[in-house]
This record gives sequence, structure tokens and C-alpha cells, in this order.
Amino acid sequence: MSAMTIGKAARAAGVGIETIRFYERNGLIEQPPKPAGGGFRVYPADTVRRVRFIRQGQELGFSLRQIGELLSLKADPATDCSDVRRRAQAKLEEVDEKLARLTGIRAALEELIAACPGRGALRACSIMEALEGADGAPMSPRRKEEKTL
Amino acid sequence: MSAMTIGKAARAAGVGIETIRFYERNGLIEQPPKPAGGGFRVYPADTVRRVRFIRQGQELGFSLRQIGELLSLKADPATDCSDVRRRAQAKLEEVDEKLARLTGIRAALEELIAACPGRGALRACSIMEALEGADGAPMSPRRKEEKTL
DNA sequence: CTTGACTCCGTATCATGGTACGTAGGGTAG
DNA sequence: CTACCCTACGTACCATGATACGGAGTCAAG
Repeated sequence: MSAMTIGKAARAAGVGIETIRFYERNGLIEQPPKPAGGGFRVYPADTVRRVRFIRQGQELGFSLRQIGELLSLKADPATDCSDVRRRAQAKLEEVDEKLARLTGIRAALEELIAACPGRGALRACSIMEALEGADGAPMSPRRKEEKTL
Repeated sequence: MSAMTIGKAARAAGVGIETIRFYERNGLIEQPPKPAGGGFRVYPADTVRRVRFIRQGQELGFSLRQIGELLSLKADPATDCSDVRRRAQAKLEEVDEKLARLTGIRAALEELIAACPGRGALRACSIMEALEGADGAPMSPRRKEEKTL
């Protein structure tokens, strides 16, 4: 029948078999035990979800190390809650930073698209100009000095 | 005096000299000509801004190839406007996809932080659970079937 | 009970995005 | 004019994140 062996797990997660093994070796997902009575390893649905999360994270510019940090944010009774909280808050700041930059790029793209049919003066001719013109990335006050370096 | 030679440009952009050269080799930035009367290449301020944009793009999960595509979105009279428009719109969709996923992760982190002081039932104990519970990443309809694989 | 597809595991290879290094030459402050 | 630091340019090397390959074992359909 349809035991979730590695090949099926890989297909379900949209990656290759070798990628699953690679993540196992690197501690991002757990390798299920070999069934006591012999046979192939069986992967829980959770692993498939985890792998999809990993791919998503990568597309957002997180390294595997950082994704591992995200995945290790667990608030169970055995872990120090204030520590998890601190780490989660640090990650949240990273995410907000990314959101701000991405929003800036989004605004620049929209400006470019608007400028494109091109009747009238072309205000923004390239994405760099669009970014500066619209002051694309609304930066948090803390980082403003960095911009004017 | 302070001619913007490669070393200064690199420091201004927050990268190494070799990185500047690497981007030149790969066509992401232009190599300024050697001054006719001899001397060192002088880098315009625009290059520094471009390099900073490249680094930002990478932190958002864009490859150098994709960043090159972003930078080549120019609406000048010599380029086909409808083509630029089409490419810009495709990039905009990519950006919106990233924004949606990132927003989902942000919500999951906030839920985790809220759950952390931990009086009462811990609703979300890990980021994966937080993602599912809050249905973190509102997926576009097109991708929904993929989720329920 | 065999054939074909799949797993397991180890090692090798690859693409991307840099980083380092060596050597030759330019520029300038003391 | 001479240290000393910088540029120029080519080649080599590196880390990350996979991807491929080979050989032995497993499973299940016909």
C-alpha cells in the first residue's frame, strides 16, 4: 500500500530524495527509525510539512542554519520559556526588516509599472530610481542613519 | 584626495573589493573605464547604491540572476515598454508571494511569543503549529491544491 | 520466483556566490 | 626618491546547498 517511504515523502514535499537525506544529515528533520521487523523507513506527515517550510524559508533568504533556528523555537515545558521568547523576538525583528525591504521593492515595481505606458514624463525609468524616488523602503527610525551612510 | 576607487566603493557598499569585481564579471554592475591619462578606475555613487541593492535582494532570497533581471527593468525610450511592463508585473507577483509567506511567518512568531509566558494552555508550541493554527501563509488559490497533497 | 521499482548508505560531483593570493604596477606622503 | 599602501588581474580555493552514482538489499506484482 501507500506507506510514506522516502520517495513518496520527497514527491509530496516537492524535493528530491537526496534533499530529504541531506536535511536529515544536517539535523533539520529527524530520520525515522527503521521498522523493527525490517523494511523501509516511514516518514510522518509532519516531516513533509517541515520540508516545505524549509523550502519556503530559503525562498525568503533564510539560510538552513537560520531555518533550523526557527524550527527550534519550541515552547514546551522542558525548554526555558524566556529564552524561546527572546529568540522568537529576535527572529521577528529580522522578519520585519525583510518585510520593510520587500515592501519597498514592491512599491518601486508598482511605480515602474505605472510609469511604463509612458505618456508624460517618465518619472521612474529604472528600479533604482523608483526605489529612491518613492523612498521605497520605509525604514524603521533605528536604521535610518544606516541609509545615509 | 578622495577619488572613489574600488576600495572606497567597496567600503561604502559594505562589501569586499573582490565582491565588486565578482559583480562586474557577472554583469551586475559596470566596470568603469580606466582613466585615459592612466590611474585607477573611479566608481560612480550609483554603483555603490546598486551593490547595496544587490545585497538587499539576496537577503530576500533573490539569486544574482533574478536581481540582474530586476536591475534590467528599465523604461527608457530605447526599450520595449510593454516588455518591461510584463516583466515588472511578473516580478511583482513574485514579490507578493514572498510578502504573503513572510507575513505568515511573522504571524506565527507573534503567536509563539504570545503563547510563551505560558499561563494557560499552550496553544502553539512550535512554529510549525503556529503556522498551521493561524493558517499563517494565506496561500493564493492557485497553490492551494499543492498544500493538500 | 523473478523482474522491476524502490530503499539504503557512502562517496563524489556540481552550481552559486563569493574569498584569498600572488605578482606587477600606480600614487603619494614624508 | 623611497617606503608603503593601494589598484589590477588572473588563478586558486572555499562554504553552502544540493545532486549524482554505485552497489547491496527490499518489496510487491504478475
